[in-house]
Amino acid sequence: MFLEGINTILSDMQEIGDVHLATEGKQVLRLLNQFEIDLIISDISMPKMDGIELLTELKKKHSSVKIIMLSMLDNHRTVHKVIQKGADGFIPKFTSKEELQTAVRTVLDNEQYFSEIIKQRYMESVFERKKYKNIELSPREKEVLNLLGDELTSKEISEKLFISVNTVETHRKNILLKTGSKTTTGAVKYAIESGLFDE
Amino acid sequence: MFLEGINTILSDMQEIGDVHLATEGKQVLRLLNQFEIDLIISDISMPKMDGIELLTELKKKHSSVKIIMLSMLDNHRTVHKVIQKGADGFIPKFTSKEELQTAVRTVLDNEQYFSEIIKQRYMESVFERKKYKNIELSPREKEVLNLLGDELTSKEISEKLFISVNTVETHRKNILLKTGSKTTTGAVKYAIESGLFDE
DNA sequence: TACAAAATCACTAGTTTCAGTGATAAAAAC
DNA sequence: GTTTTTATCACTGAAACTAGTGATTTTGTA
Repeated sequence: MFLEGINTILSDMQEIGDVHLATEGKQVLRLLNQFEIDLIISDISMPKMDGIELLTELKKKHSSVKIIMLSMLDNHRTVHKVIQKGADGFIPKFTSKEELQTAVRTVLDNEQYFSEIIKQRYMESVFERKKYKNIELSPREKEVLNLLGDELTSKEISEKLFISVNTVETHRKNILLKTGSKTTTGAVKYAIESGLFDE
Repeated sequence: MFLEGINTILSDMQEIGDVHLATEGKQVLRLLNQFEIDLIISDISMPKMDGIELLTELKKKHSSVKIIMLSMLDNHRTVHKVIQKGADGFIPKFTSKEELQTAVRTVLDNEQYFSEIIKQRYMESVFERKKYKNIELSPREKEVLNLLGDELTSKEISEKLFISVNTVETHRKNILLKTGSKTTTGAVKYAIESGLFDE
């Protein structure tokens, strides 16, 4: 399995001592109480407590422990969150053995390590939003998101824009998809934090 | 009625020409197309389209028209919104004849007029939140609001904090009440904009 | 120790959102 | 002038949220 692969890669490195494996966020927290942990390498998507939650928890209660996040490059929102929450490293899930080792060494050396592709993705999100429209919101979607921020319901928005409620809901779904949010609240928060609203 | 009172007060002023009365936001928009309007004095709470919506609409499509908002001093959120949306003036609903006249003259003179009590309320909201706990969120409420911003549902929050879902929902209700929001999205937006989250 | 604020829990009912699927027409880009 | 994006609409069912009411227990503080 995937975990085993990482285990093997880490075992190759002399500077690495014990390695513990976990399949859920909660399990990681338990391990933290049992052992002296220096570094955590975590996937974003996990059952029970996902990587973002784990990261949040960690930076609050075990702020000295380093954490490197792994993820598919699904969307801006995720990248944004991980960086904002203060991860020490962030690399794509299917990277080379070498990059993983470099990341581990760098982070253990008290520096941050972000994969080139991650940095690029983040920059797109912050500065070059317009170029990458596939991930970006259309004008109509922004309009809808703004109104959602003003506390209007789908019905109210549909009346205001003279379109069907179904259309508004479709826009909402696309907004959630593009921003990588589960809730409207999250999408609006993302929009504010990433400056989507000030255009 | 209340409208008549204002009408009388305005009629006392030589610099005021015609006065039109409206009972809904939509009606105000219609009047704007029929007459040359310099100034609007609007209540926050109105049927069909409330004062905030009217304000938003106005600043978008009739940006030269001045607007003075009237409201009960219900909560921070409202004050915050009105200021952010760019009202030209803001006074409490039951103020003196003199203050209303001063406000009108000031705004017609291209300046802003905010009642002392309004300014004070706003300052509380921005700088002195802790002192006025009656309007402020309790630590637990802030915690819940933060988790809501992280896209957790009531159920998830209840599991995370080891409390009942009912309790979480009560916190949510109180948060909406205190922030003057109708939706969680609005409350989170308010929290971000007013700096509630950075503490 | 009282008084007040904060935190807790419960139940109902109506509304809204979210997720999943599928589809068409207009506009923009290539 | 064809492909892609954007905007539009529809339907279903489950999950989640909002509103209204009422109440008890902790905790903090005057």
